[in-house]
Amino acid sequence: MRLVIATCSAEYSGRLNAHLPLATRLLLVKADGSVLLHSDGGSYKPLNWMSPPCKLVVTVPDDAALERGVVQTWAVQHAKSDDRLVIEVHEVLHDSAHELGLDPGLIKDGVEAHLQMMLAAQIELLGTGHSLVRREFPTAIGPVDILAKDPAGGTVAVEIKRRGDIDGVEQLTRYLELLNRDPHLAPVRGVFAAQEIKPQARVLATDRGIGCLILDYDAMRGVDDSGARLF
Amino acid sequence: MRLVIATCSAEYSGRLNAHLPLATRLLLVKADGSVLLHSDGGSYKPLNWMSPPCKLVVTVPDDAALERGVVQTWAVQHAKSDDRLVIEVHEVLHDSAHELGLDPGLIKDGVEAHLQMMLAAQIELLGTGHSLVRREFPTAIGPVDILAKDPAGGTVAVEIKRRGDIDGVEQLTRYLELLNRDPHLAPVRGVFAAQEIKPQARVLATDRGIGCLILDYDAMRGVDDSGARLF
DNA sequence: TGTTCAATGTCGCAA
DNA sequence: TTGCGACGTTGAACA
Repeated sequence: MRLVIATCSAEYSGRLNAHLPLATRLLLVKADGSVLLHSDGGSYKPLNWMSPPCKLVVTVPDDAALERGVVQTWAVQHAKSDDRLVIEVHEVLHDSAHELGLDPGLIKDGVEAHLQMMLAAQIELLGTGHSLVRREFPTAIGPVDILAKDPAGGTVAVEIKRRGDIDGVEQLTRYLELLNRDPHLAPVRGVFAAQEIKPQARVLATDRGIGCLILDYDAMRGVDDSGARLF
Repeated sequence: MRLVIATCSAEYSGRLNAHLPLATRLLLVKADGSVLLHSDGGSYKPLNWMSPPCKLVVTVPDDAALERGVVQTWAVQHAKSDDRLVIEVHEVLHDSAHELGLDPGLIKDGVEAHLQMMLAAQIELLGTGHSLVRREFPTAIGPVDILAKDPAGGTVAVEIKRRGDIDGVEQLTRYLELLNRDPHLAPVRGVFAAQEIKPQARVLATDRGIGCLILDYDAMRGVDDSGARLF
């Protein structure tokens, strides 16, 4: 990993064209040749970048660039597309290289897949007497998170989100429309389950006769141990 | 901006819980207090991070941590939520600080707007004899990208996306429902135009009687020169 | 390898 | 502030 602090300008062309005026920034060159251009604020997203696989070529600037005060031209070309990032370096304030080695990577806990597993294992959270049909029940427009039967023998389709907003209700609505065309399943009732449900999403769901279920992650993890901590 | 190369481990808790085993990484501390934890590969996304507004507090490790070889504990606490990132630093290999100043920011040249302009200028891509009514045709739920007339005098509503997925079809469906209530316009036919249309989106569109049109950006740009470079 | 869906999404705009 | 859609989305799982 190479760290360069420099005043520079940049041009990106590829899926869009973008220009970055002259300013002092961090140029981060990773071992795979990818380049990140960070300012001293904003979020984790760089101002501009090139993803691997790509190749960095540093050249001496041409006369016109020299005239503008450029001391180095960095051209970063993507290997598989014609995405291209050209950085004109005006002044280098810092330049250091470091050996980092491979990273073991991030271990996550508490994502949607985990909620789905736990709700399948604790299916009676839908109501006493409910039973699991299957997780990831396939349909023509994609799998339904959970399909279950209620005590009366009716079918229940469950859409699970970490954070429940309108998109999730729309998604479940499409599933319900499709599932209800199947005479073996119909009538199918919908339940929208999430750790948190936005008021608008709840209104829309209720308006469409879809039930809402808040999932308490900690409580569910307390009951169920199949999703034992990963670390 | 502060750049630290160090062997470290990290724990994030907030919207999810995540753990990062011991390895050598870049710790990037921005002027606003935000922290990025980068490995020497992957893409522009850090392994772990804390977005502003947040506060970094460096403390001397407790006895148990000292036992593990920790020399510094970095606690990064988000100001408005209980998101928290704790980094245990085992060895510091590099540490430097740099004054960058404010960044003028990125200047973009859009794509969807460009597609819209070009399709308006080449409206017969909808079929011979079509004519443009207007771009950004206003409705109660937002502007329709393009409204046109077909040779038979029928109305055509066009929704343009760079990448056509189900959301775009849903959006166009809402417009069509509304437009078809207007006796001056009805019946209104829908066309979903995109550089690329996902199979599921095409199925949904076809099922609803909405036409699909693939836009060839390069071919359109070759014909039309109204979208000259903005800088 | 391509496709589909989640994401600690982030970002920008408008009501 | 909140809602909504776009993103050079990125990333992971699965066919």
